This record gives sequence, C-alpha cells and structure tokens, in this order.
Amino acid sequence: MLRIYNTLARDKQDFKPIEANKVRMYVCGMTVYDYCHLGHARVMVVFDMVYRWLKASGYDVNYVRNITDIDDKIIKRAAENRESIHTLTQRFIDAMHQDADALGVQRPDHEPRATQFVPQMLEMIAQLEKNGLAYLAADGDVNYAVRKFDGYGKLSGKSLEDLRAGERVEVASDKNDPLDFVLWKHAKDSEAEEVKWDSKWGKGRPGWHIECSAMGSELLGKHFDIHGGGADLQFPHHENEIAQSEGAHQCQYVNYWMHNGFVRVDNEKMSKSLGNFFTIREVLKKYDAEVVRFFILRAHYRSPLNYSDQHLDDAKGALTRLYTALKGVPSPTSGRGIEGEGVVDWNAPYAQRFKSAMDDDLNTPEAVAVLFDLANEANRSQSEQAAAQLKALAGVLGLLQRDAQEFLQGGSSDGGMDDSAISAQIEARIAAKKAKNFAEADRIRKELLEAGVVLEDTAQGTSWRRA
RNA sequence: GGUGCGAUAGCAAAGCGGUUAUGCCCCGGAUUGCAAAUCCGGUUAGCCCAGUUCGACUCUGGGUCGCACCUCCA
Repeated sequence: MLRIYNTLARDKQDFKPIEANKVRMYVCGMTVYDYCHLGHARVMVVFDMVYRWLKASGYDVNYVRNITDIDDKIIKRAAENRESIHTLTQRFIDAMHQDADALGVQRPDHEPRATQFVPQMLEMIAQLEKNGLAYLAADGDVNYAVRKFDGYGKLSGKSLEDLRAGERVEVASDKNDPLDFVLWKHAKDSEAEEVKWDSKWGKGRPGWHIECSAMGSELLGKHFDIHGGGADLQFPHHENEIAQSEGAHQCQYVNYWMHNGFVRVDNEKMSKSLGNFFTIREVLKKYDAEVVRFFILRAHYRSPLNYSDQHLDDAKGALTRLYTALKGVPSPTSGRGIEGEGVVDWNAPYAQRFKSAMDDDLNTPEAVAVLFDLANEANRSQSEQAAAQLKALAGVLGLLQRDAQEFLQGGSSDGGMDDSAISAQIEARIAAKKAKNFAEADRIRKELLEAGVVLEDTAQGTSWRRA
C-alpha cells in the first residue's frame, strides 16, 4: 500500500483515494515570464514520477498542472519587452514544454491557463462574498477576510498571532486585517486592456491564489486527492487556497498535500530573488537531460538537493553504469502503453523491493539502489532477463529507455570527434593489434581518450563510449 | 522573534533497535597484450551530551550547527 507524507498531517499516511482506483491530482506549475530553472525542473520531474507511479500502481489518474499567465511580473516583463502578455506567455509556455519534454516529463492531463478560467474565479469570489469571507475594500480590491475562516493556518502550522508577530512588510492600507489577501485586483488606468476583465466589482484581474482554487475545483471537483508544489508554496499560497476553496464550498478541499524540497546552490535555495539560479536549458547544454532527471530522482523528493557540476558528473557516472549493464538489450517496442508497462513482473524479488521503496513515500533513492543491484545481477549472470527487468523497472521512473549505445556514445555535437572518425581510428587500431604493434594500438587508444573517447575491447570486438 | 525541517563514511544519498544500503572515489585480486568495462574482496560512517534498552546511527530529552517559511518564489 502506498504511503504518502501529508504536509497537513506532518506524517506519512496510507493513501486512500476518494473514488476507488481513481486519483485526482493538482500541482502548482509555472508563472510564465521567463525560462524555467532547475527548481522548476525538480517540481516537474518529481510530480511526473508521482504521476507515473500512481499509474503503474493501477490508478486512473487525472493530473492537472496549471500555468499562471496573468500576474504582476508578467505584466511588467511584457511592458519592458513592448510585447503583449499573450505573446510573452506563449513563448515561455513553448519553452517550458521543450524543457519538460527533454527531461522526460509526461504532459499532465490538463494544463489550464489562468486567463481561461476568469469566469470560474469570479464565481468563486462571489460565493466567498456571499459566505461573508470576502469584502470589497476602499481601493477597489476584493480581499479575503482571513479572520473569518476558522481553519486558517492548519496547513502551515501557523497561528494568526504568530504570523502577525512576524510581519515584515508595510501593510497595504485598505485591508481590514494585514493578513488578508487579494482575490480581485482592481484595474489601473495605466494597464493595458489585455489585463482587464469585467466584474461586478469593476474592471480588474484575479489574485494569484484564486487561480488554483478555481481551476482545481473546475477540473477535479471541490474535493480531490492530491495537491502538490514546491515547499515554498506551503505558505501562504496553499494555505490561502484552502481558505478559498473550503470557504466557498464548505467541504474539505484536498486530502493529501505534498511538497517537494528545494534545489540549492552552495547550500542556499535556488531562487529568482537570490539570482543564483541555472535555467534548465543552460544546464542541458552541458549535461544530458536524462542525467539531470536521474540526478533529481536519486534524492528523495522532500530532501534538499544541492546542485553542482561535481554532483552532475557523479550522476552521469552512475547512470553510465546502469546503461552499460543494458548494452545489447533492445529498446522496448514503441507504440503501446506507458514505457515499461506490461513488462514488469511485480512478483519478482527485485520488483517487489522496488515497489515497497516507491510505496514508502516515493522513496526513489531506495528504488534506484534496487536498479543498481539489478545491474550487478545482469552483469554477473549475463542474463538478458535481468537486463530487461532493469530496463522495465527504470522505465517506471522514466529512466533508461534509450538505446544504451545511443546514450553511451551520445554528445558528439560539442566539438568531439565524429562517429566515422572514431570508427576509422578503431579500424586502424585493430590492424595494429593484429600486427602485434601494441605501441601503435596504445597510441591510437590514447589519442582517442584525449578526445574523450574510451575504448573497450570485448570478445565481440572493440566498442567505445564517450567519457 | 515565531514556526517547521535536517545533521550518516572523501563526495552524494537511503533503510533499519541487533544482521552488506546504493553510486562515485580509493586499495587488493580475477580478467586483459596493456587498458577499459565487468566480477570478487576490502578501507572510510552516523554533530555533541545525557537517558531508555541485554543492545541505538535508528527511540526520548537537552545542546550545537545548517536550511527554509513568516514578502514574490517550484
């Protein structure tokens, strides 16, 4: 049975779906005004892994990951670029998809954009107003009256008193309570028509938190199973979502809240405000996308993950070991089902270990350790079956699905020797070896090594890979 | 200041009240013309102080340090 660490309970709990065999899951996605960085990569990969594991466990999953395409930063960036917000957001949505695809992230079932759900948001705000939880402030904004909602703070474990004590910012004057947050922002004259929607409170645009509440309930219902996102969204974003959804619908919003840990650089959170971030595409210039995915899944999703070249190099070496064990195993026949689906015999010992690791709060480091044990088994026994099992299990994590040779020999584009030049050198070396001219053979091997090519002589002949 | 999380070998990273985590690195052996890859074996752990226990890296208490949230952030 799957157990999930539920932020709401601060503990691991048995996962029981609301509807038998079905899981409804929502994850907070990106605000699209810039390229995704490694922190975004982690959310996408982590919840992709959760999505895959739920499906592999036999659930029919409805996975929603939203796109925030209206927001202060988007408006600002569009103005700086002198382009429409639509042009700007579309460009970065496309870029996000490219990055996600590269990392082997499956598309969610729905990727709703905030701008397409404004009517639902307005409806929800009206309901909150009706329930006495929202009010129109003097400045024209509609705010949420935090004090009126009983359970405020239950997710983040904060009390209103604690929050007040820690206030660091000058309070916006027109709020009844400093902790109240905006549901509807009134339009300013200076703003483009593109960012204004009509409402009964006047022209304006939605606040950030209401997006997720409205899109979540529209696509998944008022009460759904899993809601995920980065740990930094726990407060205030997710706390506010609960206040909105439960305040409007008068029922439980989400059963399991999952939060992934941060990516760090030099032990500090990678973030836009600190400016210490690396974009996905930047990293992919230097490292294979699967190495990056493996690097992420090798750590537990709730633990901090330090980024450095050394760690990526290490991940690359480890992944190389797995692929080496797979040499000669054909790629899965394409065309049907999920990668690895139908191939895994879950009663086999390694598969059982893998499953219990994954069922224990998605313990991918443990699951990956099983992969290495299986690689050892495959190498030792030279069993094609073991290798096939390795590939199938790894497939559940979205790993090891490429042809081993392609992975091991890939990366020629960045200035290395091309494949035909390598083949020519290998032929020359074989000739030298036949003539017992080992000095020449070793010279060629050394030359290739300096070009980043490692040779391996086997009974079947000489193979090579890139270091 | 409030709240929460963490501290495991050279690096990274898990489980577990007693029995090999795992990967990279390092050392020895097998294999190889020599290598590489692979296999076999080995070295290097559990922040500090108390307590519980026959026995603690694992449980409890205290301390120290680190990180995060309390402001937009995945």
